Amino acid sequence: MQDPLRIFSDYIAENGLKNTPQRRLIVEVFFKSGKHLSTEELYNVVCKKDGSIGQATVYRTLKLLCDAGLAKELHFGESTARYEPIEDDSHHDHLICTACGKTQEVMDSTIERLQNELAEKNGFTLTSHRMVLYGMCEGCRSRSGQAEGRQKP
Amino acid sequence: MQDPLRIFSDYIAENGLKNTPQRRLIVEVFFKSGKHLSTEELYNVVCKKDGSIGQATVYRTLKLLCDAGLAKELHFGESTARYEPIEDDSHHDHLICTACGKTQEVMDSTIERLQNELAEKNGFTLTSHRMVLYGMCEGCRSRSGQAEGRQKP
DNA sequence: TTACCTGCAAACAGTTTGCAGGCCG
DNA sequence: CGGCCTGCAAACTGTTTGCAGGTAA
Repeated sequence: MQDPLRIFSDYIAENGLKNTPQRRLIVEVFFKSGKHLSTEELYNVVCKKDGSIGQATVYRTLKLLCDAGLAKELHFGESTARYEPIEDDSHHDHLICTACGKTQEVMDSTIERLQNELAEKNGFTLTSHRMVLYGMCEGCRSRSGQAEGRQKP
Repeated sequence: MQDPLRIFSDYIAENGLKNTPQRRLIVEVFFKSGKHLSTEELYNVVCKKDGSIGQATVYRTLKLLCDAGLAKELHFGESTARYEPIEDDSHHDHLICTACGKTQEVMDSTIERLQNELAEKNGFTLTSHRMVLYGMCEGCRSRSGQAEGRQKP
C-alpha cells in the first residue's frame, strides 16, 4: 500500500482542507503504531510527542481518516470505539481471546464468498461486513487448566 | 423454547432476588415485542403500560436478563446498545440494510462450521461469534435507481 | 423483618460542539 | 487575507450509581 500520509495529504488537498502539523502527527502515529487503537490510546501516544494537542483534534482527525477511507471504526464489546487502519485490499476479520483480550486478524475467502451468497439469497447486495470470533487462545486455555464448568465470570 | 418469564423467575428464585412487577413487565414486553430493542425503545413501550417505571430499572433488568442468559447485548453501528432475546438454540446473525436500516436474521451452517475451523486453525477454541452483513435490500436498491457513483452520504 | 428493589437525580465516560484566536494556502 | 483548524471547556448522550423509601419473601 502507498504511504498513508501521502494518500491523506492528497485527500486533504482535494477537499480544500488544511494540512496541519497536528493532523500529520496524529495520522503518522496512527499508522505506525498499528492495530485497533482507541481514541484515548492514540491521544496518549500523540501527547507524548506534542503535549499541546487536544483530544478533540484526535477525535476530529480520526473521523477525517474514516471519511478519507483510510480508517475504520470498530466496536468490540467495550464502551469505547476503536479504529483500525484500512490496509488497502487486505480485508480481514477478528479473533479475540475472551480471557486475555488478545486480538488476531483472520481471513477466510470461502467464508467471504458464502457471506455474499447468503446476502444475495436474502435479496441484499452486500457492501461490507463485520465478523468477530470470540474464543480462548491456546495460552489461556492451558493456563486455565481443567476449570471448564464455569458460568459466571 | 420454554416461557422466558418462567425461566426468568426461576433464575430470580435461585439467586435470592425478588420477582417484582416492574421486572415482570419489562421482561414480558421485551420478549413479546421481539427483536433488537434499544434500552430507550424498550423504556418507551414499558412506560406506556406503567408510567411510573424509571429508566434505571430498565437498564438494570436488561443487565439481569443478560446475566440470566436470556438476552444478549448487541452493538451495530449506533451509539446505543441493543438487546436481543436469546432464543435458546436458534443462533443467527444479522443482515442490515445500510439505506433503510431494516435488519434481517440469517443463518448459514456452513459459515458456522468454517468459523470454527478458522478459529481452530489459529489455536483458538471458539465460544461465540458475531457476524453482521451490511448491504442494500432489494427495495432500497431499486428505489435508489442508477445513482451508483455516490461516495459521501 | 430483612434484604433486595425502585425512582429519582446526580455522577460518569465517551464524544461532540461553540468559541476565540491561530495558521495554512 | 479568508477560511479552515486548534485547544479549551462546556454541552450532550448513553449508562451507572448513591440514596431514601418501598416491598417481596
